This record gives sequence, structure tokens and C-alpha cells, in this order.
Amino acid sequence: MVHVEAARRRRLEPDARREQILSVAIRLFGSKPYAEVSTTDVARIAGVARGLVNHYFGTKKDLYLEVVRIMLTVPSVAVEQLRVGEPAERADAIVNWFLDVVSRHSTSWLAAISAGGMAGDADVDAVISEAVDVAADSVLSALGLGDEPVEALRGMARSYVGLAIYTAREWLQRDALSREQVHTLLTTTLLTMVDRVFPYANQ
Amino acid sequence: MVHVEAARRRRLEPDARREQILSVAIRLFGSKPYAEVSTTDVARIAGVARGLVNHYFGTKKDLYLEVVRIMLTVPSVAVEQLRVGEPAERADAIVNWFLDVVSRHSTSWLAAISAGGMAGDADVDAVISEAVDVAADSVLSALGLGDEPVEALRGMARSYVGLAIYTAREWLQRDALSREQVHTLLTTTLLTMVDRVFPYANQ
DNA sequence: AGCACTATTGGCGATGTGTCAACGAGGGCG
DNA sequence: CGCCCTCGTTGACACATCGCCAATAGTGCT
Repeated sequence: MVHVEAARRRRLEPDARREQILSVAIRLFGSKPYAEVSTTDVARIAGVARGLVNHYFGTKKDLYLEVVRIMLTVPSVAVEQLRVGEPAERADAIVNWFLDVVSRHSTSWLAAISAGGMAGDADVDAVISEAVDVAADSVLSALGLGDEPVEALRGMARSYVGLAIYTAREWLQRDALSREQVHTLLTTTLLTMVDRVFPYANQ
Repeated sequence: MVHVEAARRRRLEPDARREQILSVAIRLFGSKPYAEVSTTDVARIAGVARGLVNHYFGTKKDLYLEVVRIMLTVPSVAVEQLRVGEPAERADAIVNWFLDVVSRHSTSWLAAISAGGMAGDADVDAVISEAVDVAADSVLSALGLGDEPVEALRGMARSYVGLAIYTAREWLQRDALSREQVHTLLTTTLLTMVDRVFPYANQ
């Protein structure tokens, strides 16, 4: 008879246990929609009692928010590196950087951004908006427009980020556009906004 | 003492009953995210047993899909009316029409397009994608490009619709942009795409 | 080895959902 | 006019999931 390890209860450091459960949650929420992931699944795969998930993360939605936050937390680019050269070069660099990041963690990024590509829940919305805000400010900063906190300008930058998100989904999920076409679309549009739309933001 | 109508059981034509329940569902799903609406609420407000909701609509998600479909079904514009004049005039007309429609049913449109918290559900995604496809084809048609079914061109049109959606949300939910600014952004971007991006779609 | 601290468990109660057999309102037929 | 038969409607059962909490038992320390 094969000796089955009796899955004895084991204590871990709270940080370690939290991280372990979180990694399982990331995997599951990254592959299924929210409603199809149960805390029971998370606990079972993590080899842990379900109550422990609540103990560490509170509500299921709290756990989900934590996961989305992590998925959308992008390796903060050295924006300063982008603040050189002609506007066309800068736009090219921004778009390339964005497409690189997005395609690298494509699956998890897609899950997070469509979990809220447009979410309805207020808390999820807040997390997504936060990420969009950061991205919009990065764009403005890279273009050398980040020091003027005109609200309309930031609004337009957020719109551009929205376009970038949609276009990236179009590229990754469907196969209608090639990377080159996506690149052209996003750079051309960005330059147009800088030249002809952003100035309009200052009344 | 006020005579309370004893809420006697009453028979309705299936179509009538279905419509009645549906109207309640539209009201509720339009004001709360998916998870915060229970079929019990729908049934109670409709003055009906909960089982009847399932009888007419199947699953709760099925009911929700029906609601979203209706909310996103926009009074189909006479696109032919837009197919006149200079490209700039056409773009102006399209954007104005879109902003009118969106601001008219702003709350329900917002609720539907943000697809109430159903994070990444395949069926919900399909309904929304369908609406985006229709809108994208309308844009191409109005621009006189609708007769060439180049897939890349349609992809870029969908991206533009994504921009329009996100910008509309930026306008309606936050107050960073005025309608005039939104209008400028969307028309300028659309013309840019027509002139410099769409041609690139044909290799 | 014994102990205290606390990570971990397992079950309880509440809530929501899908299903189905049974009921009864309301029109048609004798 | 009254029976009856159809099908719209109900109410309850079974199941799943979630938040919570008292009890349990690893594990390091003395």
C-alpha cells in the first residue's frame, strides 16, 4: 500500500500563508470570471480551510480586488527615459512600451481589465479608474505635459488610455489587427491628440 | 380602515407577464450592479412568485442578458442621412448623433455598457461585442467605407467605437470634459483615422 | 517536557438560486 | 348556468456559497 501523506495541518507565517493563498486566487481569477470562482475552490487548491481565506482577506470581493490590483500593477516604467527626443519618438516609445507590457502578461491583464474593462461594481470601478489615472498621467508626463494639472487635459489623456485599452483587447482577443497596425493606430492618434486636441483643453 | 387589495392571484397573457417582469428587471439592473439584484427582489416588486421569473427567463444571467441587450439596442439611426457632405460634416453628424443618444438614456446606457460587475463573463462579453460591432459598421457605413469588408478596417473602427464609449463615460460619469471638448476629441480623432490610419488597414 | 500564543480548522446560520410537482383562475363546452 | 380542463402560477425542496466564530492543535520558547 502506498503511504498517503495525511495532509497534516501545518502552520505558516501569516505573510507566507497570505501570499500562497493570493497566488492561487490570482491563477483562478485569471482563468475564470468572478462568479465562477468560489472561495471553496481557492481554499481547496491552496490546501487550506475556507475560513482561512476569509480570515486573511475578508470578503470574497476583497480578495478579488486585491488580485485585480496586483494584475494591473504594471512594472512602473522609468518615464524619465521617455522624455527625450521628438514628440513622434516619444509617442513611439510609449506605445511600444505599452504593447510590450500588455502582451507579456496578456492573459492576466485581459482578465483584470475586462473584469473591469468596464465594471459595474463601485469598488472594482475604483481600482480600474486608479490604474487608468496612473497610465494617463504617465502618458502626459512622457509627453512633457505632466506639470500642468489642467483637469480637462487629464480627462483627454484618460480617454486616450481608454482607446489604448480597447485597441489592445482588439489585438489580443480577436485577430483582426496586427501589432504593426495597432502601433500605427495608437501613435498616430496620440500625435493627433497632442497637436490638435490637447491644446483645446486649455479653453 | 383602508381596504387592502388581497393581492389575489391573477392570470396574465404570457407576453404581458413577461414584459412586466422585464420592465422591473430593467429598472433594477439599471440602478444596481448585477450582484446586488436578486431574483427575489425582481419577483417581489413585480408582485409575482420567484419561480415565475425563472419560468419566463431561465437563469438570472439570462434575464440580465435580455436587459443588457435591450439597453444597448439603440434607435437605429438612418445612416443613409449621414452619407452626404464632406467627411468633416459626416464625422460631425456621427459624433453628434452618438452623444445625443448616449446622453438621452445616460443612466441605463452607462449601466449596460459597464456590464454590471459580471467580470469577464463570456456571454455578457458577447452581447457587448455585438453592440460594438453594430456601431463600428455604422461608423464605416456613414463614412462610405462600409462596402469593403476588410477585417483590419473593421477592427480599427471597433477601436474607435471603444474610444467613443470610454470618452462618453469620461464625460457622463466624471465632469472633467465638456460636451464641446468631447465633441472636438471624437471628431478630430475620427478624421485622423480616416485620413491616416484606415488607409493603413489595406496593407 | 510543559506551556502559551496564535495559526488553523470545521461547522452553523443566512442568503440566493434552479427546479418541479401541485394548485387554481378563467375561458370553453355541454 | 355550471362543470372541467388548460396552463399560468405558486410554494417548497435541494443545493451551493458565503461570512462568522468558538474550538483545536501546531510550534517556538522557557
